[in-house]
Amino acid sequence: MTGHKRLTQNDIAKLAGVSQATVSLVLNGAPTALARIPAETRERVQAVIQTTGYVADPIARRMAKGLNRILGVFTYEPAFPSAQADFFTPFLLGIEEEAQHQNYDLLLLTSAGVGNNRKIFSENNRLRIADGCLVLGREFDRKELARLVTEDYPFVAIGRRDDVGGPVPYVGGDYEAATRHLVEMAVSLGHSQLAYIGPEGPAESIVDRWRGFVSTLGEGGELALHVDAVNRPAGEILDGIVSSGATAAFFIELADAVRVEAAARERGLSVPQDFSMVVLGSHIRAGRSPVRFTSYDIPREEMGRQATAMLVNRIETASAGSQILLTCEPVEGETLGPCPSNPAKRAQ
Amino acid sequence: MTGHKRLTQNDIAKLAGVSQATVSLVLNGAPTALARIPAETRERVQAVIQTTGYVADPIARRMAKGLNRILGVFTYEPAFPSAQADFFTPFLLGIEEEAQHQNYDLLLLTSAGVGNNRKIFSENNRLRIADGCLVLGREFDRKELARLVTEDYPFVAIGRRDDVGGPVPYVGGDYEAATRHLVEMAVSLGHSQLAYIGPEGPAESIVDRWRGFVSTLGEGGELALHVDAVNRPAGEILDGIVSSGATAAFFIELADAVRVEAAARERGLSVPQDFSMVVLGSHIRAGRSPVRFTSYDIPREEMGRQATAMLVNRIETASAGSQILLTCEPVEGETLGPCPSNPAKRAQ
DNA sequence: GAAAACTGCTAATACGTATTAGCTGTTAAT
DNA sequence: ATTAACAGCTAATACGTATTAGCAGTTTTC
Repeated sequence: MTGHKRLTQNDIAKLAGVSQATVSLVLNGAPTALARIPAETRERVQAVIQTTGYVADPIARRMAKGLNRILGVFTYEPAFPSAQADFFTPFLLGIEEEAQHQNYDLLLLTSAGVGNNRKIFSENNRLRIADGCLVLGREFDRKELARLVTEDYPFVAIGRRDDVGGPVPYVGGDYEAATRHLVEMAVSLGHSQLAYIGPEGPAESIVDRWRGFVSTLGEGGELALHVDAVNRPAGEILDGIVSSGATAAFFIELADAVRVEAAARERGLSVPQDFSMVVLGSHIRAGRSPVRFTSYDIPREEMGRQATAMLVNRIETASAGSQILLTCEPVEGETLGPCPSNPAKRAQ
Repeated sequence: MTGHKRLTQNDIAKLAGVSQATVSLVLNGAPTALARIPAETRERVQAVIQTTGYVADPIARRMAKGLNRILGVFTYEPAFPSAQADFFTPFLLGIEEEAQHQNYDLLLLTSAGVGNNRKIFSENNRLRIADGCLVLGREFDRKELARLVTEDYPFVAIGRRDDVGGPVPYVGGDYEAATRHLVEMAVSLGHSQLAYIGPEGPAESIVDRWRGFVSTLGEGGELALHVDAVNRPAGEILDGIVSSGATAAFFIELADAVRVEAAARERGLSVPQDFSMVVLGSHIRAGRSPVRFTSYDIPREEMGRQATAMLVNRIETASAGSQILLTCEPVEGETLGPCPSNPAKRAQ
């Protein structure tokens, strides 16, 4: 079965009574070369191509020319499983859109890695199939990133990345500025005791939020509580907030915020009357919680689009790529209000 | 920039003091050939490969061997844009999972086509980059399908497809049986006047539902109403149902069902007390409506997995592929109840 | 009327790997 | 002592395209 007797340029050439080279030239010769092939011959070749339905083998094309019009997409976690789907889908949406626009195909590097541990440079690294690669994931392997940089492989990261022996080309969201903005808003609403609920891990996205958070402390606000373990019981976190005297709590994870809000409601506390809550980032799927949290919007689709465009530019002009941070617009929501006049009463 | 001085087997060969052929054999020679290379030499070559970080160029590999370990994924609509995302994501989830398991990468054929009109066989058809292809979409181009079949290109469709000059290998959901099951349930609950709200288009998925629906008519149930235009005003559809005397309405589109249920509620009618509603297929995103409709589950992930497995099998064994329909389990829901004893009263 | 320019093509080669046939030197069989 | 078998490699080629150098014949130039 599957007996592809694939047509080649040689077949076309014989049918048209020319050489393989002529067929190739007719298909995609430089204008100067084309000018030397009379219209009659060109039409004859084209006619054969039409009737046979010949299409050039992209693999052979890549062999000869070096380029492919394929963009690799490497995700450090599986892209689609539902837990991740909401995270990756908006990126992929933007990537696909821009790829289609630029007439590139996408190669999802899914096979790489042993077990669940995905690696870019695995034993059989398939990166080179693509002309370049987009890298995304919650947390990167810095050694791999460093290798991409030193090898000068054309790639673009989605999300800001620290230098690794050289600048990493990326398109990220400006979490630091957006976080700072929300803190300033809280302070201007009278809050001076702030809580930060989230980890301090090494990931850039976490670092940026923390930086944005602490950068304005001292100018009216101060840190009353820092819970760095996520997924603690909601009641415990709530207790911490209340007893610390914090009047505004900043959450890294929407999930934590949802749970704490529910716990507060259960205790008869209401947000933002009794205390304010802010989520540092987009609600990935807002529909799940009825509460519209004050937060900021991460322009994931746009990140995907711009990263793709940057990558294509890197490939086509052999340039080095740059570093772009996109603004994350604040989302007003309904969980940030003025500082309660008598916060102590909350404890009753 | 991007000065890849890509390592080749020739470089490795020189460094190890052997020939290019030996390097290739060390990497993936048949056992019989490998047996003739002493461990010492193999280790020497492996060592060079290790230290240099050489990886074979998959393109050249494909050139020489004909296979790639890449599966193409062709979608007739963009896969990710949010309207489609909920439709395609479960399929892709299954596909990605199985692809990773079988150690294949996925090539998303996004570039093909002119404007929004995607085509498999466009002027520069990139299908051949992959070893085979999965084809998905709400509606297929039968001519393209026929061409895939006659060219004996290894592909598998997701969703049942009619023969097109030959059997089409597919993994689909058994909508016909699942629909029949729901109709039988309604009949056994005393319903005899049934409404069908949905188109009759040429798409197989629509045909199958309609077949399942009509196949049991006459044996206790009969068609009281058939609204074939979708997206009509909900009130109008509701009027039709009520005035036709139908006591159970079957919907192709969840969206229509949601709207009609809302309209009914507004008029003081309740489901399933006043009339029953059934949706023929999975709620793609159940969360949006509070009502849990009686329907059946389309095992999209499993379809993706099995289609991928079938495709890999087709590729690796050069077999022809088969046709598989997966069972769609009924979802009980809360919108199918006994036939109201005095349906006329509903009109009041 | 010889050189130059141009026209219409083709031969040859590169791309990087897989694979087969086969070469050279050694050991085993008869 | 000759042949046969085998060990340890390598040369050569195929895969399908893109591209450059250049050939043979015709036309232009001065």
